[in-house]
Amino acid sequence: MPELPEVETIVRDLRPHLVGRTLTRADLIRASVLRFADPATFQARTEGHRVGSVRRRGKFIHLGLSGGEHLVIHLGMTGTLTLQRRDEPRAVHTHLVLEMDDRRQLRYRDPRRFGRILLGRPGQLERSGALPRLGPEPLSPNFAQSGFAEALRGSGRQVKAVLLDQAMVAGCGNIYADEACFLARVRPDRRAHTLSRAEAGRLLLALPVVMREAVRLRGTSFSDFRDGFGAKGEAYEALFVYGRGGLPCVRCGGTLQQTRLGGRTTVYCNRCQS
DNA sequence: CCCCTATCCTGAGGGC
DNA sequence: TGCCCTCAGGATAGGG
Repeated sequence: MPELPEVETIVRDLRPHLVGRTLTRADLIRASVLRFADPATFQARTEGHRVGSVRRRGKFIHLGLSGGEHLVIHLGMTGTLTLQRRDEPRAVHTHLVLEMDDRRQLRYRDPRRFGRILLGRPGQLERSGALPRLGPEPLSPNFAQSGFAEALRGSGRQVKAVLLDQAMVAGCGNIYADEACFLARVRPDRRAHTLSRAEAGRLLLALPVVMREAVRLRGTSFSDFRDGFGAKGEAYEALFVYGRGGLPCVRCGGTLQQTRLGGRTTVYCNRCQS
């Protein structure tokens, strides 16, 4: 499941290969992945346009096109966006192929189709609700001053629910929510308003730490995630808790607890996390 | 406001 | 070898 570090890895991979290139062909194989636009309009507004920027906001990938519109991609659970040669065989569940003027192709594949593609001007996409309101970016240098810790302490919800709320903090998903809670030594089922200033401060610091480390390792690939070139990331082996329910805690050696919180698998150490 | 559940969807893995 | 079941969970919608 691509979260912030995985999407960031893809964006960094693709950026040098895409910026400055012109899209010569847009082949929308499965039109249903496109939201708020029809295929003909999509083709007309992408073909012949130049890619000016490749950026990430939360878990969204923005390709800034000449003319001012953004091609916005959310990878959902199983989405991949990879650069491939034109002659490479096309994998099943490939929904969009963008061919560039160097004859290479950017291919969007998503077996479970939880992902989506949008096209429009950024302001208009936000106003229409096509793009949700997103909270501060954990990788931003201003994150510590974003007010996240105060907003966290003002919520009556469980800490994990707050971390997964994209309007509270952008880009956090199930894996890094658990990792941040472990690093901050906070139980994910704590009510956020019961957190001390110190605990909220530790979570504020933990989010960028776990995410920067995952970016350094090029993302977590326990199942579907692939980088911009189709390769796996190395972060799964470095995770503290996610996927390790029943195994020993790396800090105290106690058995990690696995439960369900808000419908999500949640792993924590009941000795280290209070 | 918040919680819970269902929905979308495919593939992997377990039990028999 | 095949069939059925469960599970994985990002986002969203609807009910309580």
